Amino acid sequence: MADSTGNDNGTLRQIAERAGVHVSTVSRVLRREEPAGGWSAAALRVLAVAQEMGYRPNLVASSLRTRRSRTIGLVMPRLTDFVVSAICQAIESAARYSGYHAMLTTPPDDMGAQMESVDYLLSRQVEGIIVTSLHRDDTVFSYRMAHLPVPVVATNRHVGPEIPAVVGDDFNGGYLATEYLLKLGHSRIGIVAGPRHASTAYDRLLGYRKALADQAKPIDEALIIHTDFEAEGGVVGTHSLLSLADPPTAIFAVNDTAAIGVMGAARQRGLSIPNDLSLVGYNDIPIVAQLPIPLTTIHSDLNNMGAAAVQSLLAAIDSGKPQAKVLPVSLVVRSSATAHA
Amino acid sequence: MADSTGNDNGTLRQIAERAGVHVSTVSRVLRREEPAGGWSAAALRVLAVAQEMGYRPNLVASSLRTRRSRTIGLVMPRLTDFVVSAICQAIESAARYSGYHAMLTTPPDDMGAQMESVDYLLSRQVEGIIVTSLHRDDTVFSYRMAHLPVPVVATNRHVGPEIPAVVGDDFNGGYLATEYLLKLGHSRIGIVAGPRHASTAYDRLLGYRKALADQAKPIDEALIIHTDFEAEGGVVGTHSLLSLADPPTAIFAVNDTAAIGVMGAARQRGLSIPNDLSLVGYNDIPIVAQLPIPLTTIHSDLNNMGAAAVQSLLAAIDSGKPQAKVLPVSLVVRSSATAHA
DNA sequence: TTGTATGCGTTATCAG
DNA sequence: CTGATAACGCATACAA
Repeated sequence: MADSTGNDNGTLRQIAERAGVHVSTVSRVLRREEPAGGWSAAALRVLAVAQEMGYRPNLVASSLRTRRSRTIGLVMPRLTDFVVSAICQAIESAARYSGYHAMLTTPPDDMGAQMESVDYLLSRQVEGIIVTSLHRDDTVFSYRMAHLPVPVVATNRHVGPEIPAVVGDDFNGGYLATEYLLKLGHSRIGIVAGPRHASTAYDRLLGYRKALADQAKPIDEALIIHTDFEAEGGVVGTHSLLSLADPPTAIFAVNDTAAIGVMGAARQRGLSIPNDLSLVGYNDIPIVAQLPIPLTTIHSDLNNMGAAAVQSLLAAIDSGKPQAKVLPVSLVVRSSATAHA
Repeated sequence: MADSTGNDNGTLRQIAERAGVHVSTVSRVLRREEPAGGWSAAALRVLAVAQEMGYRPNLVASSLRTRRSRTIGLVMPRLTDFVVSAICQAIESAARYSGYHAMLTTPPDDMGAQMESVDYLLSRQVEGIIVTSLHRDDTVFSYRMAHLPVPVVATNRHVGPEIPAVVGDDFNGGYLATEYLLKLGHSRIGIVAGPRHASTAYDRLLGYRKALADQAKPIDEALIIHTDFEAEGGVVGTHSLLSLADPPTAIFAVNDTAAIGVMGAARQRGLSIPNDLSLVGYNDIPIVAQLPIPLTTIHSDLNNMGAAAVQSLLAAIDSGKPQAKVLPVSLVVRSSATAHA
């Protein structure tokens, strides 16, 4: 092996030598479509030699020279969460469609680690960055993110207005879920509210509060349990809620995975869903439609979110300031929630 | 913005000018630990200027010069599958730990698209490649993959011996699952067998066959249904199985997501798990422990798999040929399978 | 320790 | 259309 970077399928120089032309000629020939008058004799030799050698352009060298990497950087902690990986895949696909490539990092979900990833991506000369896991409460990081030398788009979660965001309408989603449970006659509705630092969770909680307020229902802070986004968090949160003196008759879990945890906890307590406890989740990840008790949940279009984030970022790379966007969500009624007696 | 690649936090040259030294001095100072005798006056100026400018090294330029990218390429279709994203995250973390970075591509799960990703990664000068979605039946692609200019490690799925693989013991896993159902008294055991092209699915099926053969049970090919890995596949497969004249009393789904689909189909038919139908899954993804009916399944250590794949690849980058490895799996008994009357 | 010179592979500019 | 030349930012062998 010539070196560790595997560039032993030839260089422009080697092609030039074998084809008896100058390097610059090789470069031009390989980057052009066939001219109107057809390839010249020299060009044909170049093409043949390149083909025979299995030439692969060295994008590292080319980026250095052109000062364009055609690459966007992704900072996506919690990749094992379906929501995140679905957005990631959508971004990759949309970027590829536009002639870009995505460079992923999946650091731990704390801002220090995320900042390291950002620095790494910038060192790699990405032309823009998409972040999915901003923390609402970290103003220092937000400030730094808002003053990067390349455009930045937040997706999934957002922070302040300094960082343009492409997100789902979490407030409305939280409102819809809660309103639905209220309409079913529930008045004590617990919420497995996720972490405070995630705007997704936070905004859904705001929607919950608004829906209750709109119906002039009192808000019992004891019914609001902050957890993480994992199934285990749903389990723990549910046990807290159901241990209250006056437990809820319905639970809104701000994400589907936690909702599955709610199901687990209900089972452990011998409670049946939806008869003993109504449940609404959030995201409509594929499996929840197939659960033994199909989950009523809020649907968000993650593909669309990823694509819109890319579109906004690429536009900003060309022009300047990225466009923010809020995508609609909808309630999907299945069978995990039912009318309260 | 100076250019689209955001390198406007200075270059070695700019630092050199402001610090009144030569570029090479800057380069050396910034790459060295503080020497025994402490920094020289010039070095201190360099450090101060670099700090003040917020200098970020241009890794593209440095890779070109050193001919080392310290990057491994990942080809991982189906990133929204928990199994894949968990391996991805484990790889990223293990690579980082060893001073490497992972460059991810997540093309469609066909070999043409995967080959394009490989070419791209090679153009990006990766020092090695990890692939998670090889197809058993594509010998052309396997041949090309085995003759790349950089080391290749397969993980999750494997093909022939030409491509070293770090995989779970799928054969044994399939055997354990089937053996368990046999011990529970089931003799007609259906299998939602996944796609033929995936070695994971295929080997688990082989384990199933062996377990039946070891108990001198006949193998009814009608009980073997090939599907995809999605929940929906489990639904469809289960309906086929349960429509047989002599339907199975137990089902082994070769992955947990499909197993959830089995649950969905059972519900649609008014069948209760495990009373009317026993079920065993595969992978032990986190949510299945929290389902209303906790899933009995085969546990595989995905973190370990990713780490071992990286270890094998990095060793090969230094030495030559990657090491193959088969990781143990274990049966996790929960409540989705019970004794047959 | 520091400066000088050179080149990694590619592309852009300019002249012929 | 083609060739010569320089430069992208960085790292290293060598000389001082």
